[in-house]
Amino acid sequence: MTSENHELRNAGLKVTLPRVKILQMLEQSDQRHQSAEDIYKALLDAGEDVGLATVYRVLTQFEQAGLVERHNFDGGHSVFELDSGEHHDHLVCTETGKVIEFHNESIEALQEEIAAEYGFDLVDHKLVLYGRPKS
Amino acid sequence: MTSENHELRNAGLKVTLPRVKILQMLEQSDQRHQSAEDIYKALLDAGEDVGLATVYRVLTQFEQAGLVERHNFDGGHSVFELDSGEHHDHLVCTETGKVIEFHNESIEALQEEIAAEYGFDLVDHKLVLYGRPKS
DNA sequence: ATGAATGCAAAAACTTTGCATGACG
DNA sequence: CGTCATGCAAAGTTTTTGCATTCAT
Repeated sequence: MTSENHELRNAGLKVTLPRVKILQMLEQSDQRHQSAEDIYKALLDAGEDVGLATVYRVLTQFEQAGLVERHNFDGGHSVFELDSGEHHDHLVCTETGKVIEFHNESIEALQEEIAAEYGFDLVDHKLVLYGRPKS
Repeated sequence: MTSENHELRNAGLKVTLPRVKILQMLEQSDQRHQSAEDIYKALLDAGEDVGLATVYRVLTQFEQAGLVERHNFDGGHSVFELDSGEHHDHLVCTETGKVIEFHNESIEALQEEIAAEYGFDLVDHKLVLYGRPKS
């Protein structure tokens, strides 16, 4: 329980009940990728009384603090995942929607090169592969 | 002028004024990536009387017909671009929002390899680089 | 005590839909 | 002419914001 408190303090965030609970939801869920609504519902199910607006505010703060990453996958809403510190990209199964995380140094390096070619410093990138299981 | 008509007919779409005008907007604009709102405003500026809802409906039809691609870049709204047939990825300037298109065979090949590693056939992918102009 | 965080509700931004009218083939 | 497309306005979604209250330090 104190581990969350330290994470929050280190991020410069006051330790409040909503923030602790939301962080726990992100850590405990078997779903690594959750929408604000997902987290909100999970909190309600757990008997916590937190507003949806607060979930959005807290997730945005977490993102700015580098605790979580926000992804804009396909349709409309954002999903959030704990920032493990290790960068990775995503492979999404077109059949099941399952998300696999991977990391490939060659691809990372190539991206830097391409950005440089066009006169840019790479600050971020999003790579999502969509694949069908080989039969 | 008839080229648009043929494109529409080939896509199985009735040739209507809004559809022709929207297609022209996509072809003529120097902005290859435009939001529905962008196109709507451009039409109004051009004195065309088209509803925003129609712009959305037509763009969705164009997408389904393979005439345009829809992208969900960071920042809420969708942008559309004519489908040139040649696959490319995007480099977005974090300062100006400007979008640069690029294609890199090595990255394409690596993606195939990675998908295969995890037992998948690559069906599609989205790669977006975010870069800050080198000073 | 004091300033920040929260909850609620209202608003904002983006997109879709229902329905009566009008246009294409 | 029949049907499909359009415009308008209203409703849906997702996310943000204003404000009075509560909470952390």
